[in-house]
Amino acid sequence: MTNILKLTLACYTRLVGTQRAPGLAKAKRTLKWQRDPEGMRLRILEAAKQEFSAHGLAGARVDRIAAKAGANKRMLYYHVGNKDELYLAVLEGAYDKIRSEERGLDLEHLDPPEAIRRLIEFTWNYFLRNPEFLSLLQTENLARAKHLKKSTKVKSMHSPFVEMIRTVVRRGVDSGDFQVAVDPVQLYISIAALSFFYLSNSATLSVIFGRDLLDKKAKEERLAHMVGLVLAALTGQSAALFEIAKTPKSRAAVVQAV
Amino acid sequence: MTNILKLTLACYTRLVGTQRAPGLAKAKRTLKWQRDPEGMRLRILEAAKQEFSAHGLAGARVDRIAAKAGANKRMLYYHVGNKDELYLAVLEGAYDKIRSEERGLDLEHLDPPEAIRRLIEFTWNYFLRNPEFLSLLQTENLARAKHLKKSTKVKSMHSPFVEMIRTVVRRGVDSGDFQVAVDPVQLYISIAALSFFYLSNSATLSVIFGRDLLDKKAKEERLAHMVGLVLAALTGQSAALFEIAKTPKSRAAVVQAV
DNA sequence: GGAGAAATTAACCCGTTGGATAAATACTGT
DNA sequence: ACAGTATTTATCCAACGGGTTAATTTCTCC
Repeated sequence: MTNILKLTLACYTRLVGTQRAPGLAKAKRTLKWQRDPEGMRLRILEAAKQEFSAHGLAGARVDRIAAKAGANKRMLYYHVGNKDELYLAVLEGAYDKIRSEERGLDLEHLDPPEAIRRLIEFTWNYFLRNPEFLSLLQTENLARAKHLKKSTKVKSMHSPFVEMIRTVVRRGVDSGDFQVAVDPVQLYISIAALSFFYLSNSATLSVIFGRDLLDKKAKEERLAHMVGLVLAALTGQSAALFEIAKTPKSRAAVVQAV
Repeated sequence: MTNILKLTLACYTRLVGTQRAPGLAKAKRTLKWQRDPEGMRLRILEAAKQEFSAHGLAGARVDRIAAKAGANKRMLYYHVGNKDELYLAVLEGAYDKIRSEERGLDLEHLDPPEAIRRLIEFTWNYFLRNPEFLSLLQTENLARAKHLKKSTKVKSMHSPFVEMIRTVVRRGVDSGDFQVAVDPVQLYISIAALSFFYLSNSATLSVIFGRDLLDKKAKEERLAHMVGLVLAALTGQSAALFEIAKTPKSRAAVVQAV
């Protein structure tokens, strides 16, 4: 079929040095390939991430991963393992990455409402920048977390956000900024939910609503809405808080005449 | 492999009348099978719904669908079509069902806060009662709504909720119950998001948090949290509204000391 | 009661796919 | 320079899986 053709075209072409040690008088013969175990492993995992997020676990094709990685299929098994192990490695990498970025977020020195805003913005932007993460989570949940349960590594990678939220909420209640001491786990899930669902389901929602939920304006409106909703709930200053949406444009969209 | 065995075991056994027209003097020979085109079609679609929601599009197996339906594989193609057409039929059926139930929800005669609460409770309970719907949406979104885009049927099935919300919000602002005239599409998406994400991602979240998010208590807390969050945002009565959570138990959980 | 259509069964086809085996090539230390 | 090991390529294959073909059985209408 045309499959072989596609694979060849999509194939990452590894450039191999044509001459080795060009300084030598006797020109060495052309190398057919080079060793690069670390690079190979990284390229395999990156290709696998793309493949699994684009097609899910069952839909992913081992041959395509190999082709995208510019490798021979045998290399996947040599460097990582079989399809399932490859998938789990990708999943663990994805969690590792987000946890690491989460830890970089410093909310301590911000006043509570601003801290919550930052939290929402980070979540939103991270999901926007890493759509494969959303897909991988969806895939894993369709599998009822069968693979994740086997990963002691992921189980030990706790998100720092729950504790961050707990602290911020406590501070907010103390300072009088917040009216209610919400459960940090619930709030964490809700903040994730507002962004996650919008983005992960944007394809079907766009069809249903007959408009593109991912264009610039729509995304601005969404972010403003989410920030307004959560902060209004916490502070009780609904009208005022929906107003502080960053841009006049998005503010107008959120606080529109109904 | 053991596959054949599994299929046989899982197979829906269609009971066939052993005797036809038992009143006749001459006992007719035993029927090997009976005709039942409508029933067959329904059983096929039901089996397909289970299979697609359990395994996704690529992971679904045509043979398993046939076995579950108590049918021959050939029947799928005879009554519905190939795998893709089968999948689309299931998807359309799922949308048809939720739209129909949505239309049954009457919010006109309720005061605005109560109407919003009902809306959230309906969404939450519908997702709880129809987990396959969540899975199907996830699957379709992983496919970037490729199939849904081809369905004129679904495109024309608008949810009545957006207009319901628009009316309710308008009434709420007029009556002074609500402080802010939120975009009904955004609110619709947010309400769906809060339930959808929690349930569709409960598997991975349960692993991450190390506890079962689907047990009775957790579900009560979640519902109370969602209602509190949305109503607090709309009314600005944060503390008061988080308090009106139905049960004392769940209320205590939501408005807990941090 | 029987002919023709509708519904169902049974068996087969063939490209795909995950995985395995074996051979070749590139490095590394001595 | 060369032996030994690590890395990569080149083939192969048995099972699977969607889809098809052809034969069988039931039902309906005259």
